[in-house]
Amino acid sequence: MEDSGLRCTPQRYAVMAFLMEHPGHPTATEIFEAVNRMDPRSSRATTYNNLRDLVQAGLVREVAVEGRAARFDARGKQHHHFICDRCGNVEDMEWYDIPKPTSGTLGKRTLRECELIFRGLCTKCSAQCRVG
Amino acid sequence: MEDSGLRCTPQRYAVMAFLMEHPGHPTATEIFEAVNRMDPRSSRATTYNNLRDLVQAGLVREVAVEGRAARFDARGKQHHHFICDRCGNVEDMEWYDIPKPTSGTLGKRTLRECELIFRGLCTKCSAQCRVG
DNA sequence: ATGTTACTTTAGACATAATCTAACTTTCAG
DNA sequence: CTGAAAGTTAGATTATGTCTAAAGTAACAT
Repeated sequence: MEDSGLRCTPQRYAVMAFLMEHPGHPTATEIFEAVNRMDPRSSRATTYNNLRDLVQAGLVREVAVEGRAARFDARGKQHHHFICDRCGNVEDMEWYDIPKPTSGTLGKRTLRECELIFRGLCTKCSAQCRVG
Repeated sequence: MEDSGLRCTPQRYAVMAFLMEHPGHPTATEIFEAVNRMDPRSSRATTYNNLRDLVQAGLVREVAVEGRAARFDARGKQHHHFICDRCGNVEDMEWYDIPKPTSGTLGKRTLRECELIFRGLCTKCSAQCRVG
């Protein structure tokens, strides 16, 4: 499972397990608190360290959201992201292929991945705006 | 120019002017420091306030970058973004149309915009990696 | 021009997010 | 087992961004 050069410690396992069980893109703080509601305990620094390591190992993806704390998800199926302008929630969107840039546009850059981000109002906020 | 309900104050003008003259996606701190190297002076709070207002008015775009401070650009031509994994720099990429999601995928969400983000190594970091 | 008023600016305190430090503990290959 | 590299910890520190309350000013009507 974690044959990416990372040792399998209880704390690291807990972070990974939590992300796999909760597809809702939690923040680092939410992960830290959730993991610490049960054994094994984990300090804040460790939670951040492990998130960084898991992201580097390619097992977890970090999603930066404007004006808010970063969010994380376990890299399961490939997917795009929908970010709500109002509540900041991040939702998975079904994957579909995107045309890559031409090599002329790319120049001497090395392309690793292409990510599509949709913005607008999520289902809940959409409904509230119509009523409010 | 700023007929978006925003008053044209010297401080606000300075922020907008700086962004138009510097297409390199500066951070809020960089903007704050640059603006304050010359008149008119502007406090940190004002710089943040104005960035927020300009983003809300649609004149400036904010780009969240994983693990780093947010970056800003004046909304000129439509463009995509390339974010360097190593140095975090944000570069503009030539615009091209992206297929929108199907209404089934979208559900009851309200779509405002679609943003494409490329990740990898910028020209400079690409060269360094080959050498180092 | 002048007055009015809502919008802006300001300094500095406050809040939040994330990293660093240095001592201690654990994992795991051999 | 055992040792060394990797991981963990609490708490301080840095970085980033927001809030407050008082003072200032742009824009508009007169």
